[in-house]
Amino acid sequence: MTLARARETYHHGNLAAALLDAARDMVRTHGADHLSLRAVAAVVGVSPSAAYHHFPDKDSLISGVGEALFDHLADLQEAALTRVTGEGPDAARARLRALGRGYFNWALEEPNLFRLMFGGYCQMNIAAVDARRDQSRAWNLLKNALEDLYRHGVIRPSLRPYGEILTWSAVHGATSLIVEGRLTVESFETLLDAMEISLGIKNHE
Amino acid sequence: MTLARARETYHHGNLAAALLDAARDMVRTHGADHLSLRAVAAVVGVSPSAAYHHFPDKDSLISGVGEALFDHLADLQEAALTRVTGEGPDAARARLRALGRGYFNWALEEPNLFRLMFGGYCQMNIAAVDARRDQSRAWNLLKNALEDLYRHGVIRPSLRPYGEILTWSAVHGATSLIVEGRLTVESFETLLDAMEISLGIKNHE
DNA sequence: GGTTGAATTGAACATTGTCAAGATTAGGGC
DNA sequence: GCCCTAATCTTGACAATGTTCAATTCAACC
Repeated sequence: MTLARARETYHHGNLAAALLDAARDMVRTHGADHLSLRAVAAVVGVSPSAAYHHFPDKDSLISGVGEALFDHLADLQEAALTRVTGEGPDAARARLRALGRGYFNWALEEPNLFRLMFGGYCQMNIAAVDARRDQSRAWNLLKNALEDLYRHGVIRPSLRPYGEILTWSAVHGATSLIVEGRLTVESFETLLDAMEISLGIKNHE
Repeated sequence: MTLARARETYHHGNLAAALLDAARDMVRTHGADHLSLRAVAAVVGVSPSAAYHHFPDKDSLISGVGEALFDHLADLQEAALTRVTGEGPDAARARLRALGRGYFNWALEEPNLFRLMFGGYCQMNIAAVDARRDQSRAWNLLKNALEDLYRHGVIRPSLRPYGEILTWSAVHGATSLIVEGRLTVESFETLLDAMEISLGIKNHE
């Protein structure tokens, strides 16, 4: 992630980014509620009021952290895709699985950040445009993966044009429920198997 | 919902329930974060410290509100089911749709309560047993609805035993993403159509 | 090199969660 | 009936929080 260099001058230089970084780290460990603006400022080495020249209030800071995370998640998804080589239908199928797996694994590793992104903390008013762009970056990865599967005839075409919505909803829903402890599953891979079946992908054996 | 009668004696009588009710009402309008324990106590007409004889801390109060909501949601689901009469495959299919529709509509009417339930506020330590029971009450409704569809041969049997998990995940995921503004859909009914297709239910025309 | 304006501080305010000590009362045993 | 115990609620207090505003510091431009 980004790194915010320490303080040596009176003017920090990039306080906004430093505050966002520190806030993200504190949310990761303590959760989005229980985040203290004063504690964030203290970590950065700045007075509490300094934050108000970069964010109108605490909620906006939290919101900014969340929006930045969408970019980070898209990076992870892209990286996961590059690890799957090949061009055939099997590769396309593996790419879709890699997207779902990456989404789930990251959420389980960083439940507090996942909650921040999808728990109603991001108001999408500040930098809503960037958020939309970041979001559609991950969205396009999913769309392209599904497009490949349609093209190879691996997925039931009757699902068009709801394939993206369906897959994202199913993966996000299962991830969210499992992260919050409302649902338990012996292995996420078998759940991915079931999702593939519902998409019309026949089970390999 | 439950009603908490006003104060006339020194001892309130059922402060715990009254606090839960007031807290739920305040969460509904102001959100789970931004909930003030003192404000809740003031609404009930009691001193702030009185709450600490019924809940160890503020988070536990919030958690209690959330757990109670699972019971409420199960009530709504049950009521939605009774409005669908008949026993044939069409009725079974309509019952599953009613469950999904009810889930979604309630979440859109009460986004703050929905977030409270599934946004990491409920720790499931207090009254975890009751929570499990309430949760499985709604769960059993879903399970029975799917069982009917299996029995009538309307749903692809290859989805067993992941039908419940898949449908709950998909409905919950779509609901959550739409509530948080991450996903937009022209109509939830067409999304339900797509979900039915993925379950193997052929489109009526 | 002096000035403008942005960045940061300091002190202050109201509000918050939480606790310890004291007041109040309900319920049970005589 | 009464007393005693324990549960319930209040009072007062404390530290920490979000936020504001005047005052201070500094970087950059004329």
